[in-house]
Amino acid sequence: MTAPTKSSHSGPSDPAAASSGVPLHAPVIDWFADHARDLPWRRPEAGAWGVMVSEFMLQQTPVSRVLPVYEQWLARWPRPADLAAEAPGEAVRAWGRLGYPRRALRLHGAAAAITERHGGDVPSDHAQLLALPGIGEYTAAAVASFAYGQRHPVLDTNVRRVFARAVTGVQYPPNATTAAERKLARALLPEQESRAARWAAASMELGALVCTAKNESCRRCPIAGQCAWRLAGKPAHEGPPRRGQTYAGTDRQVRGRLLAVLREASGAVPQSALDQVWHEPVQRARALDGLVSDGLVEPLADGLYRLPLS
DNA sequence: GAGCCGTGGAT
DNA sequence: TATCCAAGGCT
Repeated sequence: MTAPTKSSHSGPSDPAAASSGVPLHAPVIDWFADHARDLPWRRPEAGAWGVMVSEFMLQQTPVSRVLPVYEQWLARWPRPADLAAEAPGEAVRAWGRLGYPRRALRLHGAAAAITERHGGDVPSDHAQLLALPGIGEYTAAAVASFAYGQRHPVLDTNVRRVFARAVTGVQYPPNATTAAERKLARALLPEQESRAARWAAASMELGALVCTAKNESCRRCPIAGQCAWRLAGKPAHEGPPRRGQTYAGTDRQVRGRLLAVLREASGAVPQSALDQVWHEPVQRARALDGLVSDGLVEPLADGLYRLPLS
């Protein structure tokens, strides 16, 4: 620590300074300097495209499962235009078992839009990022921050949990992001751009490695001493139960099985092959229809199906 | 805004 | 074994 700056930007009405006069970002950024994981999309050579690909893949999917697919993806499609030149079905196939395969379709669509509208370069403008398919509030801020060093509130599930505990004093954040959370995130953002970008990555990493959903490790937390939830005795979550998603027997499971068959086939697949994956014909047909309407499957003549060529 | 959309590891 | 949950987005 060489900067004894007094953070004169924290006024009395600043929620960031409401519970404690000490800003959170300094200890968290220092902690990050020592404990950040060496992830491929954090290396300089990843570039904005690497960052963007990783963000798509990491939407609801753990780092450990993303790593191998990310490497293959970047080796095969090192630039957006390389992916855009392929059939969307190839993106779906290369997505493998990461889950939520519509993300592969959207990433392909985003690569096409980047190639057409932005000369093949991932845009650095937040609004232009937000306009791309598959990029919402979180991902736009993440790409702008991680790839271009810009100052944006980056509110993912990790950061929301860290804020809920450290500042608000509750175990878990609400199910959906609220205006209050956005306001808080903006208030906590360091003024300096490079510092804000560092804070975004650091607060996210803290939630991923230390302030985890279960079995949090306050012993290793750089802000444990100022954590409102911990200081309150770590009260258990109140309110509606956090939505638990069932899976067995759902359309999602059927869709997954159907798409797995198509992914592993080299070309078109007959209806009869798809009929093997699920016994109940109504649900099976509904799932297949859903895949087709989502653009993940292309129906051909004679009851054949394949991954989309266009 | 609630519901939907995959998959597999950890507990 | 059943449940939880992992860097969300879209309708």
